[in-house]
Amino acid sequence: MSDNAHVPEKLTKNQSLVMGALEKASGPLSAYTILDELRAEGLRAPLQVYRALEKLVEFGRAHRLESINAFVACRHTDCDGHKAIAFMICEQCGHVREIGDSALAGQLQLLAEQSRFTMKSSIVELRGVCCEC
Amino acid sequence: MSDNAHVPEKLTKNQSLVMGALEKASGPLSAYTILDELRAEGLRAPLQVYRALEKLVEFGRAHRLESINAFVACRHTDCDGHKAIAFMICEQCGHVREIGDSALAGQLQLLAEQSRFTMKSSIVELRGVCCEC
DNA sequence: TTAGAAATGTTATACTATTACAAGATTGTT
DNA sequence: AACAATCTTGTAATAGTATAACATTTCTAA
Repeated sequence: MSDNAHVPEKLTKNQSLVMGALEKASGPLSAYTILDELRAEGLRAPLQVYRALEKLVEFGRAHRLESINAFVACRHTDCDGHKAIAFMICEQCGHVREIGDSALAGQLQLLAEQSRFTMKSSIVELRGVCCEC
Repeated sequence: MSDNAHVPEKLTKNQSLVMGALEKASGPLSAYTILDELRAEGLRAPLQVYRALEKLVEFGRAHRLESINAFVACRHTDCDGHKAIAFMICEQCGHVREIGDSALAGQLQLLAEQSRFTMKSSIVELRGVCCEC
């Protein structure tokens, strides 16, 4: 929703490690799972992971799933900032699908305006069962 | 979104205590804040609060705000189950506004159907600044 | 080169949530 | 009334998630 901060072309060492772990994963990962996977690469403390995650989310390279305290790599193909992102989280298999939708963004913006609320970002997470399950 | 479970007319002792704390509060409360407030009434352990909260959420009497790990009493006047609930969370003052909207529910249902996703419940939280701030 | 900013390393701690087990209360039957 | 099934409670221990504080290093732009 917001693209204020400048996004560096190159990630730092820890950011790269964490981004790699997220991209390699088939589903969402918790910060501590990431840490465990990266101990072999030298990471030792939660904060190293949390700091990297914070930046990655800021850059739009990763997302945080609030309802499950986990993180995923951004799978967005056409992330133009005019779309709200909705996550569909399968409660059976844990699979997460990320959808960017501009109609949804408009809907949320409308709701916010009706309440004179200045929306900075939106969180949309649908819980249910995916088509595979 | 789901109204399967039957809602008892009377709350149990701990449920009443927790519901009272939520209703008295002007904003969202964390489980541990609720616990601290209710120590005077005899509550001693987090689980007593979490169990009550679980039921209250199930009954639709309270909501959980996923993005801030906190709970609020339901302020819904016309909760008919055909509406999605959106929360607007002010990052300045902490105020939370709850809005039920059927157009939003339709939008989310549409998105889910397009992905052949069976939606059980939805989480919509807008972060920003309220009209007071 | 040097000052400021950003990133890192480390320890400790705070905050959030659940597991496991025992006991008491409620409800609906025989 | 007695019984079983179910729900609620109490308690202790532990698991899981996240940040504060401080020291140090690396990067970057003037």
